[in-house]
Amino acid sequence: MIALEPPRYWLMKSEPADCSIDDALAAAHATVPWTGVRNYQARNFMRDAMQVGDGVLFYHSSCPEPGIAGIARVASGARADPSQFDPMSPYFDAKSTPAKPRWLLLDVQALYKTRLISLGELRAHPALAGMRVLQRGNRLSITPVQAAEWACILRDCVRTDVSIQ
DNA sequence: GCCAACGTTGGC
DNA sequence: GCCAACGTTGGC
Repeated sequence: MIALEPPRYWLMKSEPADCSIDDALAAAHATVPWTGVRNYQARNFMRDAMQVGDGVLFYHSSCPEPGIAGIARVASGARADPSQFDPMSPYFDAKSTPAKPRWLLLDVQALYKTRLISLGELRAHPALAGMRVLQRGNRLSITPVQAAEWACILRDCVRTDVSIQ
């Protein structure tokens, strides 16, 4: 007997100067490798919990208008992030080896762009008060999103004429 | 650019 | 294992 897992949802931060929702949509198959995660908690989410088809809130950070900018989905399992082996990369990690890679990435497929749902708007929504990304001092670049939070955001804030397959 | 908050490092 | 120092994140 196979237990039916509930759907999973995530919020993933990207600096738009680096990879915006437009950049992701313009990529081949609208899919980008989520490179550069250098935090163990975020890595463990990719390694242990995230699965193909999980919903993703594509969040723009470190920019003039931080907030949710699009909807995406997890498009692959986790694998070694090649940038950790590249001495020219800002994400280079001298202590990592191909035999025992320390850092992982997975593919994220952008589905559509939304209007910018700002941090302020998220904070103003009582149903979203528990969101990890809104908690004081939060720095995680990948955070789980509750099904109710996901539904609230898609219902209230986002166009609904396209759905995740 | 500031700075609060947090994660990591490394000496002990 | 403790913890101070340091580096990074990320909103403002």
